[in-house]
Amino acid sequence: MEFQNPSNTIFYQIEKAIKQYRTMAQTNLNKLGYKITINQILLMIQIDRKPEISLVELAELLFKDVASITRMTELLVKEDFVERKENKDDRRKKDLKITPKGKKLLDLAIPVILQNRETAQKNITQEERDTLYNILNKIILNTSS
Amino acid sequence: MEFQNPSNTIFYQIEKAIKQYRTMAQTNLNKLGYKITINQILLMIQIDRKPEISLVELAELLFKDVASITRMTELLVKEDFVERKENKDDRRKKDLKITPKGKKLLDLAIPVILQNRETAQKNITQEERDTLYNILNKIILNTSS
DNA sequence: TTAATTTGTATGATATATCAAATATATCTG
DNA sequence: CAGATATATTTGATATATCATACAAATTAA
Repeated sequence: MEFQNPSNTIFYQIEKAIKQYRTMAQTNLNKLGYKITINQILLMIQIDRKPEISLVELAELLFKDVASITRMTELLVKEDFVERKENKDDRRKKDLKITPKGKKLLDLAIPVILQNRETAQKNITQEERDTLYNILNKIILNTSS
Repeated sequence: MEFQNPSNTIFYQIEKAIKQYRTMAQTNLNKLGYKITINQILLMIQIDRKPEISLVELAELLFKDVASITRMTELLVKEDFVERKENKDDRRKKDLKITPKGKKLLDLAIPVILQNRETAQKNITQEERDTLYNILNKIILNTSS
């Protein structure tokens, strides 16, 4: 079992691809002139779809720690993109809601995100996407505790 | 152009795979009983191979910001895994060197990293690895500025 | 050789990642 | 119902990510 230079492993390639994709996506999002991150938009999209979603569920969906989600929503609240109030059925929970200002931002940002995905997937066939999905799924299975 | 729930995109799958891989890798590394991260080990591996490497080159190799590399090496120096001294040819540069303590750690950590890669790639053929590599490469090309 | 530019590193500010612990409320069990 | 356990969120500590800026040394250009 030889030590492979990281740059020759598939993990390096995965990291490189996702890193570049994130950079490209953020660069394009920045052109809207808002001070907002891709992850914040993805968070807002989930909130918009399901305002009673819990921070725990958000964390799972976005592959983040609950603590991160807490702080991210705090910032979104501070920026008036999201408002937060107690859930009346479960007083531990906080209902999140996209504000009109947040909605306006989302309407601008979602097309940018869609375009980013298009750009990144140029010249990649559906068959290749399926293959990629399946191989990655093997890694996911192999590494699930 | 429909908005795809993130969980149906290849990007989501890529994020999930790399995230789980990182978690698994870090969990196994932790069993050594050191307070060290996978990224710190990868950094040390590069330093060990090429002690005159610059922080800029390290940042490129590891897909990180130079500021991150600076702070990571600071910690490694503080923990006595790495030592740092001025380069005599270029006084802007700092030569980095793995200490005996760092070398001992590396000898333990490298096999763990190799095993992690094996584990994650179980049941993935060389052909699949090549396919994965090529598809990811398309993404890399599509997203390069 | 001086002046301008580039390069290598460091630092500051802010956000996010990760783990642990705290707190409040809900739910379960006897 | 009371106590134990589980769940939802928050907070603290520390590391890393990102961007901007600063500074020294090296290199280039006039």
